[in-house]
Amino acid sequence: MSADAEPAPVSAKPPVTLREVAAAAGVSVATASKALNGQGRMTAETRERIRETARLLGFRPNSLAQSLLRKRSFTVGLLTNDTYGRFSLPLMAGVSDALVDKGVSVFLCNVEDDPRLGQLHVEAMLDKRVDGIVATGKRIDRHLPVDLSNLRIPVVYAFTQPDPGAVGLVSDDAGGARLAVEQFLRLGRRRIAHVTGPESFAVVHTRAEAWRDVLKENGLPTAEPLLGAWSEAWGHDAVEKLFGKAGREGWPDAVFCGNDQIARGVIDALRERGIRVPEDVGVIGFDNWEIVAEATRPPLTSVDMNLASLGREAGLALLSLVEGQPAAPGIRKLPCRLVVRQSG
Amino acid sequence: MSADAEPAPVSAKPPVTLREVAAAAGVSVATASKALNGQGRMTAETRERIRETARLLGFRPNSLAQSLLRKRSFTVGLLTNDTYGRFSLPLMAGVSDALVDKGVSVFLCNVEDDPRLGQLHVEAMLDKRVDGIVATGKRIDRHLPVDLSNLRIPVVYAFTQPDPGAVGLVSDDAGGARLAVEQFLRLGRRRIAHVTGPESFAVVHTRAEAWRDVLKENGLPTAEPLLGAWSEAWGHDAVEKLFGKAGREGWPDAVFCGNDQIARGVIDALRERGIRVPEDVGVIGFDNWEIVAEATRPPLTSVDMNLASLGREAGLALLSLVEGQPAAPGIRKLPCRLVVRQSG
DNA sequence: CTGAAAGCGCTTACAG
DNA sequence: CTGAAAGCGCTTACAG
Repeated sequence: MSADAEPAPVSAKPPVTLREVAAAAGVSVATASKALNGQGRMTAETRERIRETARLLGFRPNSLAQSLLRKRSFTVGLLTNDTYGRFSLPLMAGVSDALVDKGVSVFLCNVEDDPRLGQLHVEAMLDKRVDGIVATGKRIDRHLPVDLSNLRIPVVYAFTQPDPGAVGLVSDDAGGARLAVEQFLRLGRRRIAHVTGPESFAVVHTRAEAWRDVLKENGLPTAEPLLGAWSEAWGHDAVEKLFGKAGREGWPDAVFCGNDQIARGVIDALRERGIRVPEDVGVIGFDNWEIVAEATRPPLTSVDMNLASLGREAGLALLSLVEGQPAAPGIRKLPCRLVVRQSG
Repeated sequence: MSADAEPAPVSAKPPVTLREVAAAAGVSVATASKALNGQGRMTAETRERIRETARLLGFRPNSLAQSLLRKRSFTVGLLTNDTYGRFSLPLMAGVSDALVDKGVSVFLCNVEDDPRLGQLHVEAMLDKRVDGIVATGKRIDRHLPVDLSNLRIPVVYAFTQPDPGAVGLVSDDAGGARLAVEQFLRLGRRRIAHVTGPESFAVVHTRAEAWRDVLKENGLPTAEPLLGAWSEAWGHDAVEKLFGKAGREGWPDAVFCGNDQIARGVIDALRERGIRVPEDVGVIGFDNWEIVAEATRPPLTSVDMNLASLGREAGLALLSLVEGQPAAPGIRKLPCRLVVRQSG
């Protein structure tokens, strides 16, 4: 054991450098570098001795210096405008989880809907020489308030509107809607209504179309979807519309809802009318927002967009772009899954 | 305009270096550096010419190179184990927002409750030479699954259990509870019950104690708080206990709930019993989880822990530690605020 | 098998 | 007023 060896990294001391390791092992920095990186040729003993010395000294290479040489920082930027929403959380966790094992760290960039913030963050990322950027949002039909189309680094879009020619990942909303409607059919439901969000959302149309397609394919009568707000209150109002006037025979026997909040409102309103879920009417939501789905009485069956997987895929897609693998541009749709609880 | 000047940063081209700026401006790199940093002495024209050249070339200094010299990376790590929860979101946004304007970027580190992940992320942060770390969690009486007590960089704890001798920021839960109870008193309520979470949470005791203190201070009768789960279902059960047996005179005229989900359950259960909120009974929640509070019928009055401010303060506290300002160790409590809606 | 040299992109004393 | 030199901590041809 060399006299230079420190017991353990002590607070406030600067980190151990390669130079110190080399000195302690009695070799040059070049040799030390090669020993630790498994490069070059040297006796097994030399290599082992250097490694042991490094271990003893608690040496960890300065990533900043490595990045400067390697032209890669092993960092990526994660842009989002959904810092108070619930969609970005699993998405961000997915991105981070996919990358941490590859030694890649993720910068969190909250851009809200503010172009100034967007600009600020993008410049910070570029200055810090991130290897790439994942752009994330709270809806797939809106752009972030930044232009990422002419950066010199790869960009992957996840759950937000991609630039033309870019790589984008979104959930397969049509597929998710099919899962819900087909579950109803399997349960013998035949008059399946659809209560969903505002017209201005692309997913409202995608899901409604899939709902109608499945009904048609099965020779069932279709109707207009009921559009409104993404809220419990709209769920209540929709029940009034659907179950208010007609005789019992005219009622739907199932309601496919555009999100879990609407579904929650629908279920509460049905209960207040003495209509039983799922005995009289089945209800399925969208988003699988667990804390809501599980508190609903009865617990809510819901379509899950697999956002954590989406994030993970986005992270991996970015990584392969960074590593120079060509990726087919365009939007890739990832499957949803149905989480069956008790409401439908 | 020099012949070397490029129109705009084009994709795939490597970034412009200081060397290129210097060449284009006909000076040495040293002079160029000083011109851009406002250092050294030179004619105003020289400085201006260099700056103009840099602007034209779209020069942005390589932050990695700067960090290597300055011994500061202008990055910090943000550890959290609450990636699927709702507490960390405003907290993280607050940290990020406070720092982006100072040129400091934030690494997102999702450690779940997994020591391996914790270790992995802390090592990545250290390797990347972050200037400091903010540790964040989902409850203030639990440690993250990592030991941050002997790092050579400053650490600030926000909404998670700090190490002894460290700087920690938490919400003032006792103060928050007082706000709720005092609001009830102001409204003339006198029999104020408390329905809250499980015994294992420190905040359950803190809030219950404050609730009881305010009652005592006002000469009102106190009782035992009702402990249960942090769920709507427990809210329902608690209403059964409070309003089930006794005659109307024995009923509380107000219920202070430990979180918004419990409050939601309480309000729903009261409605189902035909007890009016707020006419017959006032209800106040905790957390001000807007999407729940606003959907409750009537909309829920709730205590807000100001988590975004907490995050902001944590970011700023870390920054001053990084800059060498001494900070008093110990736990700093930040005030809550009451958001009055209609339930109490 | 090992080391001296050059260099990543920048900054900062120090000369002139 | 401006530039040459040294250096941050590392890696990678290139000699020997």
